[in-house]
Amino acid sequence: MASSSEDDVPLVKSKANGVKSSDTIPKSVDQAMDKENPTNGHVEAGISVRHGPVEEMDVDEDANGPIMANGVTNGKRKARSSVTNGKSYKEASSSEEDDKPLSKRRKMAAPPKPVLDSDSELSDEPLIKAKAKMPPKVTAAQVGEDSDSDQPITEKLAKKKEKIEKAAEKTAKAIRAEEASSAKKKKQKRVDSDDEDDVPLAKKTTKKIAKPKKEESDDDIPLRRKAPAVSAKKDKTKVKAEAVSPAKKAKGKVKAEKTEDDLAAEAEEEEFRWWENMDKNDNSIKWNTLEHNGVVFPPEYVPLPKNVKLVYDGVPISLHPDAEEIAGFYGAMLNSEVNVSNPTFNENFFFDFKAMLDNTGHGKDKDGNKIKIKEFAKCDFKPIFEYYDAERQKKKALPAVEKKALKAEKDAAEAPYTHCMWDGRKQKVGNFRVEPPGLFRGRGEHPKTGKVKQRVRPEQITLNIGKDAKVPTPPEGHKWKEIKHDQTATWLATWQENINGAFKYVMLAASSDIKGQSDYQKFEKARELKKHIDRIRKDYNRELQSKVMADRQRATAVYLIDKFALRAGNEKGEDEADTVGCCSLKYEHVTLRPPNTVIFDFLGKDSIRFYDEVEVDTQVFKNLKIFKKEPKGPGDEIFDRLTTSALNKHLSSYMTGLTAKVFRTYNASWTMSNLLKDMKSTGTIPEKVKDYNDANRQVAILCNHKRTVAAGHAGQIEKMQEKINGMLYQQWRLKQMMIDVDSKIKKKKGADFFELPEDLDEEWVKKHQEYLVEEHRQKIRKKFEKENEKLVAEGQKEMKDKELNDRLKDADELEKKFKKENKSKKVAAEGKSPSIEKLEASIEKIQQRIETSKIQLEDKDQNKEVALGTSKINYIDPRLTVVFSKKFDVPIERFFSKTLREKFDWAIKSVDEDWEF
DNA sequence: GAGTAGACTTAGGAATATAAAC
DNA sequence: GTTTATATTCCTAAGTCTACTC
Repeated sequence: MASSSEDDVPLVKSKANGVKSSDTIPKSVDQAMDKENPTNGHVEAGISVRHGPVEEMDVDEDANGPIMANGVTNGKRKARSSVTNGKSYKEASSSEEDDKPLSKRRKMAAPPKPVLDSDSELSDEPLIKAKAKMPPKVTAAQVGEDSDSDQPITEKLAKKKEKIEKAAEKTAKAIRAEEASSAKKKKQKRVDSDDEDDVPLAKKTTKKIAKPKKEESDDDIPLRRKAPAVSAKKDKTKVKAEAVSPAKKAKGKVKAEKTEDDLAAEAEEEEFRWWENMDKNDNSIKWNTLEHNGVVFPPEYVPLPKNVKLVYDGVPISLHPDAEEIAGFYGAMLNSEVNVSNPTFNENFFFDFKAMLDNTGHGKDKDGNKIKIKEFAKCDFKPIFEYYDAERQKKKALPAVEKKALKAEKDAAEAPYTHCMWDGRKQKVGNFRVEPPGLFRGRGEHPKTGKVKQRVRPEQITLNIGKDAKVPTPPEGHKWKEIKHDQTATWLATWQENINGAFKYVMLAASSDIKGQSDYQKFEKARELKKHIDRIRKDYNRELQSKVMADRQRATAVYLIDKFALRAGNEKGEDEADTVGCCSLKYEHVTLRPPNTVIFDFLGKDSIRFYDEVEVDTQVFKNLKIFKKEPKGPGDEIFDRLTTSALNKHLSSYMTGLTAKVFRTYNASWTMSNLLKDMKSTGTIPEKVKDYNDANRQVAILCNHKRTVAAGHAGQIEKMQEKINGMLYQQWRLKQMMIDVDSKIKKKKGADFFELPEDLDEEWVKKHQEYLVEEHRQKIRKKFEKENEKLVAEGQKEMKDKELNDRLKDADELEKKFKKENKSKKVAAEGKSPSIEKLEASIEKIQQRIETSKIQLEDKDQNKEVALGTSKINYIDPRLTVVFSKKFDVPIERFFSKTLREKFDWAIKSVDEDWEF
């Protein structure tokens, strides 16, 4: 990265080709910042937006691709693997310069700006030296770093890999052999759930680290001590044998008269409880035997009926089926405002559509005359939309029986693909369907949104399957791209999509053992962080004052990640939406308001806005000021001397596997843990659920999990409020009736008790009464009609209108009653032999309903733009929820849906109410 | 050391199923 | 029974991070 020589040619490109900070921070700068008022990049005078160096960048325009709106080129930004179908997309072909080393790419004409005072004693210290001060690393990632060898790392790793693979295969064979010979014995042993039997085969034969059964006690052993990463890596032969022939465990216990489903469910029930014997380190071999049936392809394109056509310039056009299919993609989503009103979406779609038209000879009118489609604006997709919409409606309107039959048919066709056999255990596959072709719906301002996502053919799909398993037959006339037997991978199939070159994978469902294990490890890692967090915080607090710029930036970034749960913020490519995380924050995303308030305003993952005004440590405030210091301006990165790799490398020196992401899990779970711990949830189940959701919401807010407010939300809230008001009125009337029963009650209870509730006034009452009367009338009418229908159906005479009018008198009576009440300010007691006790009981009943409704309303409103699901599914240790459920006696079903209960089966079965995060 | 391919997790919104209200 | 609201599941884009390559 940085070197002292770079300082000689200042303002060389940093990781995002922006302005780069100097290596070190002299005292004078620190002191100056102490005196100065902190700068606000957006508004404060004196900070000009464009400085010399930034202007210099204009030079880059031809050489390094387009200059972004903020004046910064993105020449070096990361892009996903390139795709070789450059035909349709108008990508400015990435510059040849990209291949050149940074130093050669461009030279800044401007002389080095004296950003800092003449360098302090540290100024010339090469970064690499500064880095040497970092704590030693012991992660698996650094396996090849034995400095004592001259052998290239890659070579070493390749050899190691070869060795490991051989050993793994040998072990796998041994296991298979042993499995076969000892299957019977094992079955018997399983029944007795012998501890020893749960020990993975491989572990029995290799040197095993003694491990207590419960993971809680296990926690006390630091991961590193348990099995150093290096040896863990070397020891790939210690196959994950928890997974070895576990299905056998389920057998031998079944009771007689059970249905097949029961048996299957029970077999599933008796799964091996992998979480009781989890090797937290060994991630190398994921399976020994793997059988599956491949993937389900989407149906081939069915051309539109002859009468449904794209209309171009007022003329219905016949298209080649390939072009028509693309027109159909667009036509079918005309109701998707977000997309079809996005110019980029339309532009990209039309570019690809036209390319296909060029290939297929455009269209023909009814007389067979060729029509060239040139302008998007002249295309009318409405007939196509209407056709597809009608199809949708038709499908929706199908009788329930037919719907069911169709579903059953589909389920039957897909049945072979829904599960696989993973080390002999039946496991659910997640996304066994190949993604259908369509238009790419990139989020936010994705430059490729709207492009055509092509149909995936078997020739593009690589399968991963056991060596001994039967390879699924590809669709007729096709073949698979490749068959792999990669035991270190968990995917069953993979292909590369044509838009971004992203790899797509078919993997197991969240409820599978392998995903469960991974989830478990994730939360255990977060719990492990508890033991290191104090030291980490102490260190970064100290390093906030480091003279070495890189270190100070790193410390500041860790502070932000730890405190505000920011994402790491990898570099992004120019072909992606411009979103950021911590390390990629830019000048304009952070505003400083003295004395120590920081305003974050940026688009994060999925282009979701992150806006927060927070108070920070004064040193952090000062640092951010320094990192934003001239000549930096909009477009420049704040942490220009920091990359996520460097950050994670540093973090991993504290704890194996510690990365920025772990902080989010840790902080989310830790927050939830504390909230639940302090909670004295009493009352009804809905109240307890609300308490839980409140805590969940706080975590979701911490993680900035948002959703768009549903259309009609305001109306729904209003409706709920009206309902509550109605109940309040009803309650008030009952109170008035108490006075009617016992006039002394007013004195006894105090006048306040009988006041009209605050939210209601006379005007509202009148309107509500009108509503009630009208409602009553409607009810009478409906009942009358229904009864008449019944009479007709029974062959009897209909009742006459007179009967209806007689019945409607009841509503008139109600109207009169209300009027009288309004006039006399008195409410006569209703019902048979009314008493104070009876009325009080009714009031109390309504009170409870009011409370419940109020809770629901509050819950709904507070949740309107917060998505609770993401944190519940990914960040909050599910065991915390289980503890809450047990401690407060709320069924777990109230928190976890069926799929979540399957996903978190390990959590539900592994803790009691004393468990702590 | 930088760049990136590849594998995996995280994420919001659409589609669908279910429950509640009418 | 039908409509509407809510919950759940599905879908796949968009992140993170490791390991490999140059």
